Amino acid sequence: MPELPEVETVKRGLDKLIVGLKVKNVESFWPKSFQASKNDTKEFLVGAKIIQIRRRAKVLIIDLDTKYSLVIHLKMTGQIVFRSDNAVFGAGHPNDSLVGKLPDRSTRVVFDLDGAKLFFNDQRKFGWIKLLPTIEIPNIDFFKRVGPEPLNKDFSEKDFIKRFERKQNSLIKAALLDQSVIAGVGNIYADEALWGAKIHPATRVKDVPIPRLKKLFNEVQFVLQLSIEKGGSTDKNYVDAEGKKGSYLSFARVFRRENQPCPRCGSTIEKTRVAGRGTHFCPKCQKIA
DNA sequence: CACTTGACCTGTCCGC
DNA sequence: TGCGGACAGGTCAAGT
Repeated sequence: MPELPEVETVKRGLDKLIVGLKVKNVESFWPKSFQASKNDTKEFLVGAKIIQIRRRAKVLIIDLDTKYSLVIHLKMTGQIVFRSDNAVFGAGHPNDSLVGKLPDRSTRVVFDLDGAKLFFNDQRKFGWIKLLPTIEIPNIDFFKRVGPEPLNKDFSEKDFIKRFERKQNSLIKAALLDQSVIAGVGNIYADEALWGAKIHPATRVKDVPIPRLKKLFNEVQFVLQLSIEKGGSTDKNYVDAEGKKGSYLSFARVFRRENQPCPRCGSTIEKTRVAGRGTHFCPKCQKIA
């Protein structure tokens, strides 16, 4: 699910909804979904105040005033949904939330925020929330390896090209998906950006001419930025912090558009498998090299 | 080292 | 209607 734009959208929602609230209690229904010792939970979570929300790569970080943080990875199907205790749901009271009454059968963790609740729903149970000392976060393996944020102002075209230098023999799509090259791109935006740059997903990095790599830099930034503006991509599961869908997929050029005409040349978009992932591309305007 | 496969899980869809 | 298999936005470990 959630790639950079989706996690960023959740982050912005939580900025408005939960900063300043106190955690009154937490309840977990699946061990891997919430990883924290009983003692840490009691000492550093219950009673703590939420002071700040951050995002790095596809990871969400909720900083508490106890020098601890909730570190969250939504993986494929995770949702973080805020709901006031007095919100009315169910028959006769529809709203525009994609999720209905909570908790539901995908709810793995519930945080009681004293008058509201934060639900961690995760159909496939791949996602997780860890309670960690804030200062330890940069030391976890993933953050030690992860590449730069592609939307940071100081991330240049030159930096982008340099990040691919050590991946010359990889397929370009595999390199884009590799979080140690650059952070935040997943299967949707890899396909979309490669279409924009007119690069076949199975091209070896070394066979991509530098001007195309420069184009790819622009396209990565473009699709991520556009998707943030559209509130991310909702295929099935993804919702923002208020339970609402994102609309990027109605703007997608190739992703989930197999057998439809390419918006640029009219050829039929194909779906194949590259780097172990379902891959959409236009066979006419995305030639190898 | 690069690449593939399997694992982690549940749910849905498609063909028989 | 039931059943088996493939597949789904991500990462990590192990094998080739």
